[in-house]
Amino acid sequence: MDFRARFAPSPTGQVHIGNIRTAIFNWLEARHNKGTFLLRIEDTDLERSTQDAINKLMECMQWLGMDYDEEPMYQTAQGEKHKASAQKLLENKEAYLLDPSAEKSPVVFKFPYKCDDFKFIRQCGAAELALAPDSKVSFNQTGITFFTVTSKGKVVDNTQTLAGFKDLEIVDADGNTLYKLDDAGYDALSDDPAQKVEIEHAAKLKFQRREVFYQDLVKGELAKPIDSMKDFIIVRTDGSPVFHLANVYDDIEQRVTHIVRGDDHVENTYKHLFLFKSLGYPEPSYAHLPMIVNQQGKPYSKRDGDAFVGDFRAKGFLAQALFNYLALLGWSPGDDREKLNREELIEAFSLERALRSPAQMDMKKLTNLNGQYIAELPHEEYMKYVMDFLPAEFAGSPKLDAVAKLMHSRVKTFADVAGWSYFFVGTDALEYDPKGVQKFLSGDTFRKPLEELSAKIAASDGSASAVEEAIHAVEEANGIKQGHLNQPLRVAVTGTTVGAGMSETVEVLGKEETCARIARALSL
RNA sequence: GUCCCCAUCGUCUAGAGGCCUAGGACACCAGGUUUUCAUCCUGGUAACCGGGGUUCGAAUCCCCGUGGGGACGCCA
Repeated sequence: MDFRARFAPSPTGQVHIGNIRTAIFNWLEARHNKGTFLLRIEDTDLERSTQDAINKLMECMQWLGMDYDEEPMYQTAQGEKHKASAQKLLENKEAYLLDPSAEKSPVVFKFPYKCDDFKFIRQCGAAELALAPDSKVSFNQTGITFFTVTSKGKVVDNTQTLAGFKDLEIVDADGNTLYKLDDAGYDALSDDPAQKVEIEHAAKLKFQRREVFYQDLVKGELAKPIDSMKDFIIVRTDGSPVFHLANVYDDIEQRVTHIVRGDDHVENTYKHLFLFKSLGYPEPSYAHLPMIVNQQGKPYSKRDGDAFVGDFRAKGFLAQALFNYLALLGWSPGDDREKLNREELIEAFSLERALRSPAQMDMKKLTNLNGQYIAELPHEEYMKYVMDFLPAEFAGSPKLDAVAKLMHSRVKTFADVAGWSYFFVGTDALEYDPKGVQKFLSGDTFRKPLEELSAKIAASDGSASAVEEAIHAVEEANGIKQGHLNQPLRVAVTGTTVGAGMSETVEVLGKEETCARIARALSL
């Protein structure tokens, strides 16, 4: 079967982790099924959609290697078609005007009262609804309004679609039938919201309950009774199409067969199923992904300042690492593999294995995975990233290549590269970690050994092995425990307490520079 | 308020009634390798939300409770 999936973001802000995870699952599912992956920009919210957001979105897609197969569709370009389809629904009496007397009125989609033969509708048997005592019920084709009492005794009004109340019977407190509705009676009802049938002194609603149901690819069977649903607006007063109409219409036009989207859309699905039917197309398969929550356990929202995809790039994460990590949020291949490349992910992916519960983002695990990916980067490629993150003034340094090699195994994110500057700055510009100085250079304990060491290094060829030998010799001559001269030397030479192998560090730095730094450190 | 969904170590997860003394990964702790740090290796701490059922047997199936989340727009 032809498999077509789509990612349909609204460009109203930066793409965050939750959005892009949805895109990844769509992409993976499409590629796994050798199907088609489409992009649609849902920019109908003119107030908030921006070109900048669209650009950023495209950048993210490209960065993460998610290619799409056809020209992206821009929803605003579809406006006329959306309006035409709404007009057709109006003509077919499948929609009505909210305010027919006004010059301009929103168009409302009317859930069909006669829907028993729909694939996604099933009967739930007789149902009853207790009303507020002696209250009024008003209805016509545009809906039914009635009053109920909450558990706290408060009277509230409810307006629902009439389609939810098949074979409606209104009875009074004594059980007498006040009104009975059948199919013919329904046809006689007005679809002008101002002309409603009103029944007084009602006590109870009796009806046949029906529900919408469908098989969600990740959540299993989902259902909702129609009597809890309301007709909904599909065209605004200003004539612009609303999300529901635009979304469904475009899915039809793009011939989408599988809709994979966020959890927050499950309720919309019950509406969209009817829209597909009314527009004359078979319903697609649906899969609803649970949310991704932040460190506080709250779902990422558009207002969330953190977790923008572009920020991860700027923080030195590799696209393949983020892609891998995100694919594993709410999905697993079923075996113990965690580090999977693109091909392996495509091969192993299936929506059936997607989890139903929300997942929390763990930066530490992402960082670790990123480090693994960096570790196996070939040197040339690794250097490209290094250059992107290295302060510009050090870019031309002859030491750069040696420094980068030396530090490769310890880079977790390329942001770490900024911490290499002690290799490049001049002796006088070196900054010292006060704690390290306090611990290793205060007092005279290491003064003499460091002076001796400096002399030995100056006299040597400056190679790592020579430096190592020198350190050894000085330690022995001064009764210092083996290895204990390393940290004082490190602080003196690098200003920090952590770094790469000491003798290699000196070799890369050069013996003249090393000696100059020791001299300066001892004069502090 | 109404409706809906979810629930295994701190976190991501494995688990389709007996392979579970609940496995893996991150993080954490300890030890080893490394003259330091990192890498790497070894080991360890740590979970089935609670209560009832069903069953010879439940993390797994059912019910109730609790907790968390979502949806109820002329936003998408």
